[in-house]
Amino acid sequence: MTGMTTAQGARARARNEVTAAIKEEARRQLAADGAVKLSLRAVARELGMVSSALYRYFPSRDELLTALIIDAYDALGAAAEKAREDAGDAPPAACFTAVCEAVRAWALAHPHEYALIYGSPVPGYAAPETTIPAAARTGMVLIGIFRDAQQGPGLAELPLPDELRPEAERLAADLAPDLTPEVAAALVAAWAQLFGLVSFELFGQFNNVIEDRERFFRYAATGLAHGAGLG
Amino acid sequence: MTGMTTAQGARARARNEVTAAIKEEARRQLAADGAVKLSLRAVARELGMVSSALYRYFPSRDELLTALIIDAYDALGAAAEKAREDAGDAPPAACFTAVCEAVRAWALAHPHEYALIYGSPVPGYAAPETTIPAAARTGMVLIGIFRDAQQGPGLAELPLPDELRPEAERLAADLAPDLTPEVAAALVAAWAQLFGLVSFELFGQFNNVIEDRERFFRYAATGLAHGAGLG
DNA sequence: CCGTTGCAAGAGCACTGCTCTTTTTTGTGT
DNA sequence: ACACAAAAAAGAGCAGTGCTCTTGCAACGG
Repeated sequence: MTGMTTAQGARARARNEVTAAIKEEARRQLAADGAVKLSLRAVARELGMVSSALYRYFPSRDELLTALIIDAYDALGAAAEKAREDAGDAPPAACFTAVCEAVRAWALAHPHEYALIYGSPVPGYAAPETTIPAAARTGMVLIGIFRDAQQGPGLAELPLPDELRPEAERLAADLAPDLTPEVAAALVAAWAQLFGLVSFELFGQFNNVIEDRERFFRYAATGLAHGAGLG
Repeated sequence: MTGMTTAQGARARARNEVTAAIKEEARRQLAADGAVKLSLRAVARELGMVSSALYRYFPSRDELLTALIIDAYDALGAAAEKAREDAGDAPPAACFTAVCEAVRAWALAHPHEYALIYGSPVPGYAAPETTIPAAARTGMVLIGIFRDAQQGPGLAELPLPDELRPEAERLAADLAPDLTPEVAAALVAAWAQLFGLVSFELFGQFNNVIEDRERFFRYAATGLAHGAGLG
């Protein structure tokens, strides 16, 4: 308990470096071949260590995947945040579509990472609590846009069926207390629908259907914004 | 080349029975543990045969999965068609939401089958042409609803940006020549967004966000219908 | 300077998909 | 009825997987 900080620091530094190298190589393999093909043994092989040594750093393949999931959520969140910043104080609808485009662009650039977080979850694998904050980042960006819109004049009246009011109120309270229930509900719906558009494009459902994906997405995102009361 | 039809018939019957049994057991395992855990050896074991014998019926695991994919598309398509029929000549918006609910219900009842067709595709696996007709069934139901709506008075004017007009015209020509480009574009967008809603619920993105999934979905589906010009 | 602790390595288990070879069954044409 | 070719099943085997357990080694700390 005395001066062991440097000692621990030495060990810990090495440990962190190896951990980072493992994650890096794993991400490389993920990007190349997808999550199902990610193999601990292959990662170890590439790093010149034996497979069992890897278990000192990640207790299981799932834990390694979890680390990659968090990174992916963070990367997507960062991309969304950057798009929001770049949009500055443009009209809310423009901010919204800008963030949508950023999400799509990130997904197209990192298809396997996208599939890891928004594709079918691995059965028997429940995303641990640790992923929640990273996963929330993108949603937070959208919430911010609607928060701003609510203050300005750019937000249309939104219908909210009586039967959904309690849920929408709970939702608003949980998500962002300064949003009206109407806005909160519309926001969540738009959020899910946005990822429907991206997933369909990425997972091949638009093959032989949509040619001009770029323009179609812009059109659909605009519709999304409109449906959620923006613009 | 003479009367070998009966001979082939006898062999073929046995063959079909075994093929069906394999698919049945595979579907059982798929429903139980998901696609990644589906194992040829386990299927063979359960059927009391040795694993290599299975390759006489399905040349690879992927081919078996393809068969299950087609079945899943067909089952979902059938569910959608049934919902459409049950809705009869209700207003288009009601028909639309009814089909949406049917899609969601089927997905909730068959999560792994849903994940197989609308989740992340297995990398390196390209859905062969054979899946296309089955995959189109659900889309056809939606197209039918909009076709009907276009004849009645229940279809609102839809905006279509100039830049998307060529694509929308091509889309309408490919998909359903009797739909206007405006309707075709809106339809495809709604289609993708519908599956975004279902996937988010099924893949756990609504955990800790939406409680009352039932009502929220109804609300969102209504919004989808409205956004596509219905009601 | 010696002991604890952290790490690496090796061997091994129970699996997987898939291939190749050998044996058995089976439906039939003569 | 029987011999024969085609189809099916079985077996062995290869290369790979996640994961565990034991053993050796090296570095750090009192």
